[in-house]
Amino acid sequence: MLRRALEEAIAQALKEMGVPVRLKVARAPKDKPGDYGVPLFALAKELRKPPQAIAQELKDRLPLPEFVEEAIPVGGYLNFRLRTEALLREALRPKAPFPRRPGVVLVEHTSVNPNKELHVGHLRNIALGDAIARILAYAGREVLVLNYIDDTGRQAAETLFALRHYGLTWDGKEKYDHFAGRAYVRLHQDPEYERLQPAIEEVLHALERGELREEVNRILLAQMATMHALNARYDLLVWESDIVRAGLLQKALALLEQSPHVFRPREGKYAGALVMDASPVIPGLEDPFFVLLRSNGTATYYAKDIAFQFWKMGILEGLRFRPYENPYYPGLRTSAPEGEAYTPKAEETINVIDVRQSHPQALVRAALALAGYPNLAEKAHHLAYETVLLEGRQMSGRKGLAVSVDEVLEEATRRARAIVEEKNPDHPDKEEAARMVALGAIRFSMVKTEPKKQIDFRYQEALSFEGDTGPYVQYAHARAHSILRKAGEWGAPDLSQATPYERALALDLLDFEEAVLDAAEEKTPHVLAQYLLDLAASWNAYYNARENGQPATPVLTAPEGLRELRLSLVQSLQRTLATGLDLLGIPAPEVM
RNA sequence: GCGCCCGUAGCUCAGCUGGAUAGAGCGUCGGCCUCCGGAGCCGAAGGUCAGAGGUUCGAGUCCUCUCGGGCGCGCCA
Repeated sequence: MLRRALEEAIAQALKEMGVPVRLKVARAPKDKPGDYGVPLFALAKELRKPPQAIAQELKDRLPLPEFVEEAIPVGGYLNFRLRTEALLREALRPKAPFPRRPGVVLVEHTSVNPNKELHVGHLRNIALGDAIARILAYAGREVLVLNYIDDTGRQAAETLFALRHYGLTWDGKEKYDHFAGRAYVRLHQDPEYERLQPAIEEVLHALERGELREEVNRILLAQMATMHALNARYDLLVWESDIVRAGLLQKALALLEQSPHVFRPREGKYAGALVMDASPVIPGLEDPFFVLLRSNGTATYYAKDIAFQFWKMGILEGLRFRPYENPYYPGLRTSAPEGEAYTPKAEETINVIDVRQSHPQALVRAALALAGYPNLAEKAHHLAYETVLLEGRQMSGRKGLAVSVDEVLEEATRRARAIVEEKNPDHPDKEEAARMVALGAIRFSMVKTEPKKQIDFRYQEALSFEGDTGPYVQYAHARAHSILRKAGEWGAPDLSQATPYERALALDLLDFEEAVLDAAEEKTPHVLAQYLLDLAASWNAYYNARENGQPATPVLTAPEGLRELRLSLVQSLQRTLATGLDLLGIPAPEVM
C-alpha cells in the first residue's frame, strides 16, 4: 500500500520539522495536479507559518520515496504524483489474503428459530454475517462461524405442538420448513390459542430434555437448504438444549456471584431474585438492576446469552461436538452430548443480531466486565443492523407477513433466466448463470448500505440488474474475463507505455486492500461493496473511453508492449473484482 | 419519562472519521463506434446536507437545542 508508505515518510519529515503528527494521505481531486495529497492547515498554528509555506517547506525537506515522481504544493496542500511505472507495478501485483495472525474471531450469525422458513429479515443477517466472516478471514484473522439453534424456545415448541395438534402430515411437495411454518401461523390464528398453553408448555419441557431433537432437526435441515443456496458458510452448530444440559448457565452464575455487583436482594422489587448491578459498567441507567435468575428460579434469556458468551471466549467449558450429518456442509460440526469436548476460546466475538438486541448485548458485555474480564468485554462486538421492512411495512413472522428467502431466490432466478436468455442466447449454462446473477442481486442489495440504516425490501430494486447492483459488478467482471479468454497467453508488459487511462484505473485498483481492511476494522461490508461499485465503474469507463471518435483503450489490438500492459491490468482488475465479490459471498461468473 | 439510531437531489443511498467546486444509482431529457459483451458508456436538469445556534483557518462530518422518523427500556422470549 503506497499510501501507507507515503504517510510514513511524511510523518518522519514532519517529526524533524518539530511536529510529530501522522497525516492521512487522500486521493487528490480529479482536477488538481497529482494523485495523492495531504492538507497542512492543521499545522499552521503550531508552526506559526501559513499553510502554503509549510507545503513548500515539507516539499523541500521530504526525501521522496522512490515511487513518487514529484511533490507539488497546491495552496495549503502538498500533492504527490506517483511514478507511472511504480504505480502500474503496484496495480499489477497479485493480491493475496493478509498474513494470518493468531487469535480466533468467532462470528455468530443466522441463528434462526428452527420453526419456520427463513424470511427476508433473516436475509440481511446472513448476508452481513457471512460477508464479515469472509472479510475478516481475508484480513488475516482465524474465523469460526457459529449458528445457534434455539431448540428449547417457545417458537420451536409451538411449531412442533401445532404439527401434532392439527394432525398434519407432510406430503413432500412443499419444503418442510414452509410446511412447519404454516402450522405455526395457524396456531397463532387459532381462537383456542390461549387454552392450548399448558400443552405447549409440555412440549417446551420435552425440548429442554432434548427429547424432540430429531423433529427440530428436520426443520433445521430444510432451513439449511436455503442457507446453502445463499452461499453462506458455517463451522459450528450449537443447540441450546446442549447448553442447558452442560449446565453452562449455572457455571456462569457461579462466576458472576463472586462479583459484589451480583446479589440477591432480600426486599423490594427484586426480592428473592438474583440481580446484576450494571451501573459500574453502564452509567446513567434509570434502573441499573437486571434480573439474572427470577425468584421462581428460572433464568432470563439474557442470562443464557451471558453464559454462552462466557463459553465462546473460553471462560467456561463443557460443550461437546461431533460431525453433523447433512447434505450441504461436509465439514460442519454440531454440539452433541456424545461428542468430544471442545471450546473455541475466541479472543474476539461478533454477534450479528438486529439492533433491537442492543440492550441485552450491552448486558453481556457488562457481565464480562463484572466477572473480571474487562479486556474481553471490549472484544465482544455486537454487529447491530436495523430491521428490514417489506415494501415499506413491518414484517411479522407470527402473522405470516413476510416474504420467504426461497421465494425471493426463485423469483430472482426467474428474472435472471429471462435476461440471460435475452442477452446471451448461446450461453452454455443459462441455469447456472441465472443462479449466480440472482444471488449477486440479492446479497449485494443486503450489504451495500450501512448496517445501522433501516432498509426497505422492494422486489423492483432488490432484484434489479442495472445500476448500483451486484450484477453490475458481475457484468464488469465477465466483460474483463471475456477479453482475457480471447487473448490467450501474453508476454511481458511495457509499463512505460501507460497512458493516463491506465494510470486512472491502476490508481483505483490500489484502494482494494484498504477497502477490505476498512471493512474488517469497522465490521461493515458496505465499505467493500461501495468500493467494488467504484472499481467496476472505473473499469467500464476505461473500456468505453473514446478519443476523436475512436476507441482510446483497445486491449487486444494495442501495439506490442502496451497490449501486454493492458492485458495484465485487465487481469488484475478481473481478479480483484472476483476476490471482492467472493468476500461478499457472491460468485463471479466468467460468462453471463 | 429515560436511552440509542436515522434525517444528504423527486426516490434509494455513498461521502475515506474535520479538508480541495457535496458524489452515485433509479427516474426524466439528450447522445454513443462497420472495431475487445449496450446488464454498458458520455452528457444535461435536479441540493438551504431537516432547522437554529456554537466550536474551528475550514463543518454534511464535532457540541447544544428544536422538529420529524425508527427502535429499546418487564421477575415475557
